[in-house]
Amino acid sequence: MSWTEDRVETLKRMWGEGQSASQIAKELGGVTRNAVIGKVHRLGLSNRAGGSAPAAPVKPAPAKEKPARAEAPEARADTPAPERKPAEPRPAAAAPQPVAPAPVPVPRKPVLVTAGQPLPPQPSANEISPEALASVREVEKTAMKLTLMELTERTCKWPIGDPATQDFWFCGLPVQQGKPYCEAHVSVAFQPMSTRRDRKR
DNA sequence: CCCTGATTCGC
DNA sequence: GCGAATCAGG
Repeated sequence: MSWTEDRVETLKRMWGEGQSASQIAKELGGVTRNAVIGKVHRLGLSNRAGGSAPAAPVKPAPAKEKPARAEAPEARADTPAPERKPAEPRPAAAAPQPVAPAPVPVPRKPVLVTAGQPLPPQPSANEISPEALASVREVEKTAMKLTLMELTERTCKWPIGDPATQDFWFCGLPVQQGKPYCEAHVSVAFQPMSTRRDRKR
């Protein structure tokens, strides 16, 4: 694949929309995210701040100063070993992670903190679309059925079955990034807010 | 582990 | 110019 004009255009558009390099690469097809990033740089639009404000993913503006980078090692023609990798020491900081034992994730509506984002059209409060329910049922058929101990940070922690019996396990499918549940469960867990009555206390 | 963009450099 | 490999970070 080559960077034809419309491919470049698509690249520019999507990059401008704040799409990630991998998303763009997937859209274009035939290229990897690396190719996309490389192109983005060569086009000189790595800094998305150019003209229009990005939808939301605004870069924290690292204000990184990278003026005259001490370039260097010339004479690679003679240099016998131009290798530029002196074996990184990498102390592997990994501290003994406490591994929080997943605080029994009760499938209740969590507090929605969507800031300013316009919520998508919701059916009627407290209702879950049939599609979502169907999806969940399907997904649960293929659940990994993990035990509490088997859960990791990237396994869906949605409980299935009756905790009081042996007929209980956790979904265990790959979680949606950042979320505690897989896609299907996220869809039913993260409700906009039901008309639940406020519990006074 | 998944993902992100940034950079280098042989091609 | 291209992009895999790598780096650096979330």
